[in-house]
Amino acid sequence: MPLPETEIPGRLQALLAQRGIRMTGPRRAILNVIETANKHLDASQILRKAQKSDPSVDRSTVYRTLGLLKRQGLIDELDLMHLNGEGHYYERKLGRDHIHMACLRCGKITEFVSERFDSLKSQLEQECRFRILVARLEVGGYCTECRR
Amino acid sequence: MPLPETEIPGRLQALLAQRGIRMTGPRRAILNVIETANKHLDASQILRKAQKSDPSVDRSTVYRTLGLLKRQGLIDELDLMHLNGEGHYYERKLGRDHIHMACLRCGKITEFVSERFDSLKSQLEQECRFRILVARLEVGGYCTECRR
DNA sequence: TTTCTTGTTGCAACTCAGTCGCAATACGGC
DNA sequence: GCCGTATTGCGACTGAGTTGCAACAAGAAA
Repeated sequence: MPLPETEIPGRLQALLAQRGIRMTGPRRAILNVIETANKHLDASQILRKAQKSDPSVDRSTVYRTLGLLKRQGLIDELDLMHLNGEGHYYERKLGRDHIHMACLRCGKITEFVSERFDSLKSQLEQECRFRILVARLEVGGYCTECRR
Repeated sequence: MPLPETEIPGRLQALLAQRGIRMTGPRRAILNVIETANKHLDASQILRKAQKSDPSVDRSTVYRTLGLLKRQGLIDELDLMHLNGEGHYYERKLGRDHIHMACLRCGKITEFVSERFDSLKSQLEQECRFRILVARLEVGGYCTECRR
């Protein structure tokens, strides 16, 4: 059950404008990379791709922009079970929260949406009286092909 | 619903011995710190505490031992939503998996065990045919006192 | 269009977690 | 007690992420 979500190009830009946040060249380049990504990217991959449309973009600007987007609740930060080092991966926050399953053998990442996940979150909100802002469920193990 | 699990002191040591893993002074000191911890500790806190019983323990030994315990499935590695920097926290793996809720305002960590979490994991195992080795659910938001 | 304020940027230097190669050491089976 | 081998401390290193600062540019207002 992979996510078939689609995203209007320039949507992130519009959302930021709408919130009165200033738009700049480097920022546009970075947002564009995140919106058009077809897999999970880490900060240095985002930097490299952003530099293709604006070579002057600096590493620190990437981190600052990612921080902004996190604070605005527009992207999620993932570990993906540290399959490749200690860094973080980012993805556009769209629709329902989903689960990330990382295969520890082949490295494949599978996404999954589940009613039961939503129900679990409601339970936390209600029984624990906890106001959820971010929920991250990551699972490590062996995927269908690798479980043998 | 905090975890009322208790741990026999020296249990980690026994488990490692049982698996034919060599026991050493530094290793004993580190295991002891992890077993007697009453909160989530990061690597540098574990180092400092371990050095109280064996001052020669080195940082790299702590990391190597944590790696060993992770590989043996005896501890879990947590981010706790990066409340304090980028480091990781460790805890003895006991009984059922539980959820960590981190309050982004006061920093309190709440643990929670839920039938629904177990049921969600079974779903992943069955419907996705994914063999789960580790499952980590971390939630960030506001706790009862801070949600206002 | 020009001016001005204020948020943003690139740069360079830094911090901090975690890793690694190596020679010295010590565990624990014999 | 001896010996092979796993483990250790050390020091140097890597790579992610942060920060202070002076230069710059977005965009509102004149």
